Amino acid sequence: MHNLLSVSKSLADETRLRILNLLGDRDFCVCELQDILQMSEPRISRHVRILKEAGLLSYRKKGKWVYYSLNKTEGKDLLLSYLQLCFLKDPVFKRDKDASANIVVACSVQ
Amino acid sequence: MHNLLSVSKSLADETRLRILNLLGDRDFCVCELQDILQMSEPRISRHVRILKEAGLLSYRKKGKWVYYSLNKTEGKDLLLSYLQLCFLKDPVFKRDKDASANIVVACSVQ
DNA sequence: AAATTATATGTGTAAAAGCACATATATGTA
DNA sequence: TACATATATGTGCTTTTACACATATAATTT
Repeated sequence: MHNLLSVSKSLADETRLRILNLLGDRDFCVCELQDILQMSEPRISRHVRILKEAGLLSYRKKGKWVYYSLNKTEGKDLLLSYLQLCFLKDPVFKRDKDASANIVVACSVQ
Repeated sequence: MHNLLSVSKSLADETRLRILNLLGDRDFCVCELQDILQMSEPRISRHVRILKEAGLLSYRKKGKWVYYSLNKTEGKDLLLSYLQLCFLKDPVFKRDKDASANIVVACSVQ
């Protein structure tokens, strides 16, 4: 119960859904998400933490950066597929993906 | 976005997950849910309302009673399947189903 | 080593959500 | 019609959540 509940709660926020949408394509570090979503760094950082603690995200450290990615293990395929379909239907998510294609931030030029 | 968000938010509560678990089997009216979950009537009523407004439930009126059921339309199959799997893994949900098999309330004897 | 960049977290505050209790509404029954 | 039952909602209160801003930590660069 606790696990399902923490997953459910982690999805109950617009910012976190937008982060999951972006991570469907590839990994992102916090500063990239910050740039794409135009939000403060602590805000992104906390939301990422909630998704990570719900078991939805993995991460790898590379230098100063921490890259987060979708954690597809543990039979969450059905859930992720559902989200994927929802993401496709909504312009907010589409715009975020467009923005993600154009970002030029410190970490992307390494 | 709003639709996905309201669905996500509607899932972010233990009581509502328990209600969805029960409705996976058959329809229930509010007083039956009240009896199974051992919660106050206004509490059940409000949670059901949230699920209904998120588009997850349908209802039919029969005399004094309002029977709520899972609304499986609109491509929520993937989501419902995911929840189903989670429900199977947790003893809280299993106990609720057991309790639902034994209820004897006014509306069930009609 | 000092400065810079990336990320995480402490803290106070405001908004949202959940609850109990009271009350309203709707339907059926005596 | 009066009463009982089922459901819905108003209201005040408490808990939870999200946020901004400040600060801490960690790695990198000069």
